[in-house]
Amino acid sequence: MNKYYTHKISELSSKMIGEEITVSGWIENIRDHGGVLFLDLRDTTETLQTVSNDDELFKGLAKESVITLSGTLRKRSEDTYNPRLKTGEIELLVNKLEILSPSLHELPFEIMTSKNVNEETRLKYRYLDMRNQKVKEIFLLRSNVLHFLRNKMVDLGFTEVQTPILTASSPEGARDFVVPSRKFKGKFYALPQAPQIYKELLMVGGFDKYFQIAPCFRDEDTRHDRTLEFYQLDMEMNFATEEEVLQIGEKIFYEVFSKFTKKVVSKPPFAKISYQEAMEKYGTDKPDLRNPLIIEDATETLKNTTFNPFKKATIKVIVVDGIGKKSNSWFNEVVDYASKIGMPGIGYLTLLEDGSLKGPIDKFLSDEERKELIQKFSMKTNSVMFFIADRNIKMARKLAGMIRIELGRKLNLMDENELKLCIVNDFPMFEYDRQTKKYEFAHNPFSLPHNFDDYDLKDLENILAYQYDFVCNGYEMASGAIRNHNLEALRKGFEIVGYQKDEIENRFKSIFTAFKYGCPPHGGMAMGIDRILMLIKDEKNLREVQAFPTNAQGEDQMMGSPSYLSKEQLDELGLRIGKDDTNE
RNA sequence: GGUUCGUUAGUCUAGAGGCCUAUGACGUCUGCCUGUCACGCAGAAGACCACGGGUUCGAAUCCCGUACGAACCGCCA
Repeated sequence: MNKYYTHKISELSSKMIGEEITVSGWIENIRDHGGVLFLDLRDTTETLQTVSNDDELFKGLAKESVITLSGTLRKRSEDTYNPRLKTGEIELLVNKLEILSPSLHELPFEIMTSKNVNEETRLKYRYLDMRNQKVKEIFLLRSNVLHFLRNKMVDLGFTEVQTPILTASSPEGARDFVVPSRKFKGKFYALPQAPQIYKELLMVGGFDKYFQIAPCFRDEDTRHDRTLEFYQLDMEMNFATEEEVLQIGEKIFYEVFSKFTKKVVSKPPFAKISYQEAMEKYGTDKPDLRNPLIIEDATETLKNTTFNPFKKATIKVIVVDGIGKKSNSWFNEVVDYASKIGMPGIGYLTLLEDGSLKGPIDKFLSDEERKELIQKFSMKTNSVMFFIADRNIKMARKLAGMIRIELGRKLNLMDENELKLCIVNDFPMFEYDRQTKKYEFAHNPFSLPHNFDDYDLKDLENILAYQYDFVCNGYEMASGAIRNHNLEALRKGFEIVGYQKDEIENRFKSIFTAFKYGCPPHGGMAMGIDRILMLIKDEKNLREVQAFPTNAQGEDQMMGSPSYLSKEQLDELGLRIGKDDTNE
C-alpha cells in the first residue's frame, strides 16, 4: 500500500463497494461507447474494469501504458456481470488518472495472442510477451516447482550447497563455454557443464546428502529440448546404492508431476529397462513407453533371403495391428519419411484375410519365410509388418527406433494425458568408435563399472556401469550413476579411452588427490528442471519455460548476445581475434 | 558441418504462371455510439510479396544462389 495503489486488483471484492481505492497497472483495453468509456486495467494479479463518463479522460491513451487510477469501487448491475473476470461483479468509477509511463501506440504484437506470434519476434520483445497471462503463468509455475523441489530435498535430508560458476575446463563431455582471465592472461575459466566433480568432492568432504539447483552450460548445438544453459536439480548421496538413488528419483518425479499436472503419472516403482533391452525393443535409450509398438528382430528368420537389401543386414521389424486397410498414400507417407531419414527404402507386408501376404517385398519371400514371419511375430489379419534393414546393427536399431516413433505419431498412439516414466539402466561403460578406432566413455567417466576385473577383457563394450537415466514420454529427464571411488579403476578407465598415465592425474587432479584421503562410496543424479516444466506445461520447446532464452542458434536478439568486445576490452584480456572476425 | 521445411502491411494469414493495382482478420488512426468487456458501426493509412540472379511475352507464384528462422542428423561423457 503506497501512493501507487491501495490494493492489488485480486484483493478487491464486492465487500468493498463504496470504498475509495487506487490501483496501478497496464491498460489492457479501452472501449469508448460515446458518453461511457471502459478501461480494463491489468496488474500483476488480475484485470479490473474501470469506467468513466468523461469523454476526455481516456483520450489519447495507448494500450499497455502504465497508469494509476483512483476512484470509487462500485457494484455492477447484475445484467452486466462478466463471469470471465474474477472481478466481474465490480468496477471502478474513475475520478483521477495519472500516466506513469506511456506506451507506444503500435505494439510489435497483441499481448493476448502473443503465443501465436513468431518466436523470433516474441523473444525480441520478451518483456511484452510476458505480459500475456498465459506466458506469465509458466514462470509463476516455475517458481512454484522450484520452491517445491527445494523443500522436498530439504525434507529428505539433503543439504543445499552452491558450487562455483567460474571453474576449470574439463576435457571430457560437451564443449565448455570459456571465460578469459584478465589477471592471468592466456588462461581461461570455464562455465560448468554440471557440478559433477564438485559434488563428488562434497562427498569426500563428508556431506551426507547434497543437492543444488544448478545452472549448467554446454556449448553444443541446440534442439527443441536442449539449450545452451539450463537448470538441473543436482544431487549426490554418500554410502548409497543404485536402488536408493532411484527411489529418491521416483519419489520426486512422481510427486512433482502429480502435484503440478492433472495427467496420469506412472506410479513408483517405475519400469526398469536395461540399456541393451531399450536399444533392442525401442531403438533408443529414451523410449516413449506410451507408444505400444515394439521392435523385433527378423535377422535369423530371413538369413537366407534373396532380397538384396536384406542380405548380410540386421533386419528389424515392427508389427502394427489393424492398419492393413490404410490407403496407399498413407503408406507412401511412411516411405517418404523413411527416405527423409536416409533409408534407401522401407518394406512392408500386410496379412490378408485369406492368410496371404501382400506388399512390395512379398515376391522375394519363400513360403517358409512367410509362415515363420506370420507366426513368430504374431501377425493377425490386417496387421502390417514394416522392415528396417541395415548392414550396421546400431544403424538398424536407430532407424527402427525412428520409424517406431513416426508410426506412433501418425497413428496417434501416444496419450497426451499420460506421463509415462521408466528407468533405463546398465549402460555400457565404453563405446567403440569405428571411425577413430578408439574406445570412448559411453556416458560418464566417473561411473562405477559392475566389475573392475573385466577391464582386462577384450570385449570392453560389454562392461556395464551403475549408470541410469530417468525417461518420460521419450525425454531423458535425469541421468545419474553410482560413482567409481576406486582410484585404480578410475585410472584404468581413462587409460582405455587413450589418456597417458601421467596425464590422467594432472587433468583430474582434484578428484585423484581427494580420493586418496578416503572417499565413501557415493552416487547421485541430476534432473532436468526445464524439461520437467516443458512436460508439465505441454510446451513444444524448452525456450518456452525459460524467461530469457536464446534462439535456437544460441543468439539473444533482445540483448544482442553474443556480442563483440571493444579493442580495449580485448587488450585488457590479452586476446586477439582472427582477421575475419573483428568488431568493425 | 549436413538435411528438410519456411520467409507476403505492426501481428496472423489468403495466394498453385495472366483473374494481384495482393485477400481477410486483428492492431493503429479518424468519426459515430451511455453498459460494453477480445464492444459495435463507418472510414483511412499501412506490403518495394526477405535479398540477388535466372526462366517466361508475363513471376508473390517456377528454377538457382544468399540471408534469416525452425525442426531434424552430426554433436550433446
